[in-house]
Amino acid sequence: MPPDNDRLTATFSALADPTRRAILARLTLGETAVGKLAEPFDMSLPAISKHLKVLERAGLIARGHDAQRRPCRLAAEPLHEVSDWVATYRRFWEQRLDGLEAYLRETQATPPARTRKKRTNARKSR
Amino acid sequence: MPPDNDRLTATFSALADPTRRAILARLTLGETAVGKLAEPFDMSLPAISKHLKVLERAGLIARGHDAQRRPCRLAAEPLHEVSDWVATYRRFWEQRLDGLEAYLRETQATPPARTRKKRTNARKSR
DNA sequence: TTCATTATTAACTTATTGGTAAAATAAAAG
DNA sequence: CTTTTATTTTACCAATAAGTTAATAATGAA
Repeated sequence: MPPDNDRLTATFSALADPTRRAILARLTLGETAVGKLAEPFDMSLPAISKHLKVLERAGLIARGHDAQRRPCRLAAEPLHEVSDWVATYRRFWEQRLDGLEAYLRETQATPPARTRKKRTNARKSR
Repeated sequence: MPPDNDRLTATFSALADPTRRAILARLTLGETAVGKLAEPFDMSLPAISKHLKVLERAGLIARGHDAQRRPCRLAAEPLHEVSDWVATYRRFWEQRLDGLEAYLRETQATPPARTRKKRTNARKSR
């Protein structure tokens, strides 16, 4: 059972938003309070608070307590899982398309239709 | 300009679904027609068709033509970008929590409150 | 031409997401 | 106690996502 499907889903979902990725990037500079995290964004505090909740539920951040502040810090373990998952595809992007297969792929992303027939119906415009 | 924000967003969104990840996994075995791809899933053809469109728009698959079949194949380049993105966080999960900082983190996920004050209000249960 | 196969599009439903403004809560400070 | 600061919760809305069934399209075969 690799990483756990639901965990991966939660992680990818959390990462599928530029605001949340920017928050993670910011947290690489160190623990940061919500207000500070919010500053760079043209967005209300509650919106940021929601994003933080998503990140927290994905295990990508953890939060502390400091008076009325709730400092966030990066929790990178789920990214480790992403790294492992994506690594299983490495050979598919490293594979420097070479040989006949590469030739075929490059010259005919769509093969020129083996035995292409007449095409009786004109295609409707879309 | 790292990878491109929108591209990363599209990629992570596409990956944030277990059906789509399973489709990608299947495609590591080779080019496959839509019907074949659909078989393992308890889901209608149109649903799979939609998933494929999401993957295609994210650049994670490419499609050919073979008679009435539309064979799909893996296109891993966006995963390369994911790999690069996630690699920038590697030190945060490799950082084998050691020394005082690690001690603090492990024994007190929440620091015992520097100058913790009385705590006048009992916290409501949730 | 007609039929069978393969896949997509259309129309619709329901759930989730991302945002808002306003109210509530928590803790510190006056 | 009252006020200020920091953050979350609630209630709401619009847009998107994921699924369905029914209809349409494209191709090959009879």
